[in-house]
Amino acid sequence: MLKTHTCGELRLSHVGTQVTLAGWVHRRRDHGALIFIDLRDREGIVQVVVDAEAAPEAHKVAEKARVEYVLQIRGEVRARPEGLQNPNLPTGEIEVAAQEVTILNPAKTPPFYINEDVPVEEALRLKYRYLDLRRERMQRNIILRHHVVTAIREFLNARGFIEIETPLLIKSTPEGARDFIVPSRLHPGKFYALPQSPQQLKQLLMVAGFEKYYQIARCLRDEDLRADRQPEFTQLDLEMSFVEQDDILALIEELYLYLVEKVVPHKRIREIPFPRLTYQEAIARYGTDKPDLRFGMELIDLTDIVAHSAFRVFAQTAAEGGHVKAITVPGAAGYSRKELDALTQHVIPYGAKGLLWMAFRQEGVRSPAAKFLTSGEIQAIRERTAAREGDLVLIIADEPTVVAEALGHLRLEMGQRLGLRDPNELAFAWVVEFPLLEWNEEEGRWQAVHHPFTAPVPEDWTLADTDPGRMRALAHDSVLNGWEVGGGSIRIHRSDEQQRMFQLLGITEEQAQAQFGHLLEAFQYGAPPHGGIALGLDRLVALFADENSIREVIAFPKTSSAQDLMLGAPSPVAEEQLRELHLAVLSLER
RNA sequence: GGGCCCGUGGUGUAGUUGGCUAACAUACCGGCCUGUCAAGCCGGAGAUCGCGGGUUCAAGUCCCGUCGGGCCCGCCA
Repeated sequence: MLKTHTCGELRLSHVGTQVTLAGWVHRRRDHGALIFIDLRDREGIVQVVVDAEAAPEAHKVAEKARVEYVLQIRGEVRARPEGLQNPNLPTGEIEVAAQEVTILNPAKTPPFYINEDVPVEEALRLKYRYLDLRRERMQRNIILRHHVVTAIREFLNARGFIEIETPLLIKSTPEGARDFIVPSRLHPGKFYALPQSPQQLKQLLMVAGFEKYYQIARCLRDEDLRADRQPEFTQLDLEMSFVEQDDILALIEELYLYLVEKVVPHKRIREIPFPRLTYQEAIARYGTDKPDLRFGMELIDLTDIVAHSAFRVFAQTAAEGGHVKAITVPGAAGYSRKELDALTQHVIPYGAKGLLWMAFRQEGVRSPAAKFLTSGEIQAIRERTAAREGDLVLIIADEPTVVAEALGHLRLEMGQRLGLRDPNELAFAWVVEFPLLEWNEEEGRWQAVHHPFTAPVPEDWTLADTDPGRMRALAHDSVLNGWEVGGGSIRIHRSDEQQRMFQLLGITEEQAQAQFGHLLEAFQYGAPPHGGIALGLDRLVALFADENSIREVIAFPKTSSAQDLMLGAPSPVAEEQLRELHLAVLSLER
């Protein structure tokens, strides 16, 4: 080894020890005959003193050193003189008196600050990701991610789970996200697909009798990106045989408690056991199936109060089967007209036509709708919304889905403004009883809300012919602070039921055989009842790391246009490469 | 596919009712300096204002297009 100790580990107890260190120049302070070098390695920073009198050769080398040079330093640990300790550094009570300084490798001036946590344009960070990753924030995040994965393995291994790898080159399926496909050289005109998740494979591992499986699995989906979505991402994928939904939820709940204790012990969990909401409840109370439960400000239904109001927007919405719902924002009655108008911008993107407000001030109610509402109606609204003096009630009247989405997002915005979304609070929750199917307008058929292998609540099979939209799924989503961090279900394990499901989804028997024949056949050889879940590792780590984007917890992420700015991917390939793959690129339109 | 925001020395920003010889901080280079820790002091170099076109006597600033980044809608079983 080129070093005997790490920079970060040295303490008073090492005083008098001869050490050899190796690392990067974090900062250099040149006082002429005395040079201070803050030497950094993964474990921390230590001050090295190079004295021209005591070590003239070393001093000559240190004069040439610059930020991010890679140095090896031989010297002795000594206590810092009284009054010269640095309380901001864990190693601040000691320093290393250099006897020999070696430049292992010089460095160009970096394109941005590595020794300071200051904002840098993200494109530049991504082009020089290897330098960005050298910065403290990214080191912390990537190491945190490692700790999460380690703890997951510890926890599951101790409970009899077996980690099994599944292939990356699999078969394209029609349902779900757009596949990334890989051409086959050996089979002209045929393609593999990269897995959107190991879903079918892990179910087949249950048929194989492994009973408890997990995998830290890479998943790939060719869809547009978001702050919380990358084309490749990582899931903790998990499946168990002979379990009911409660068993899965209980296990994962325990896993979360273990992770928080091991990895982010400074964070508080808001409620244990985790609250469970049905999908219906979540939509009704929070306007979303991934509610942020760190604060209340729930959606309140006013439809019945204003159904026969003289205020036409209300009456008409109610008559057409729409909803009139509100949130109460404490202490916001003083918002100016301009501020109130600006709030509209937070609901327009979700299809709302407008936002109505009622400010309960000392001098009385202020609202654009006040003159159309009776004092009885205003009183009823105030009671229902529990608005006190100084509170602002924000109302949206529209189709139920628009009201839910718009008001749900407005709730998050107002919660943010009021400082109710504390990153050190973890509000885990379960959302259960999702609808099994939803109607796809464009294709004119039912499609699976979760995926086509999800089992319905058994008694709901009777609705299959009459009212499929009302069938409930044995599905569960794991929600944390307003993010969907996981989802799973009890699966169908009988061939006849799986076939019935494909039928419901408008998949012909031939298609089902061609696409899913392996699964249908496997289910005929004694498939155990089974179920599982997959957790979005990137999202979970981002929440643990207080980051708003999963790019901050992925070593080499892609931009929102799905490019790797460091590697320059995607890129063209040689004509010969295409020929081998039996591919031709259609002329690029522009 | 659509909407919004951003792009100015290496980096982060200011300059956007058109008048600029483009400003500030920091980094960088040189000099001085034996106790600093965001070291300090003195000096210096460094920007065709993302790119292309247009309007104008005059464009960093206005218009059109384009490229790159970000956020969102659609999309994401």
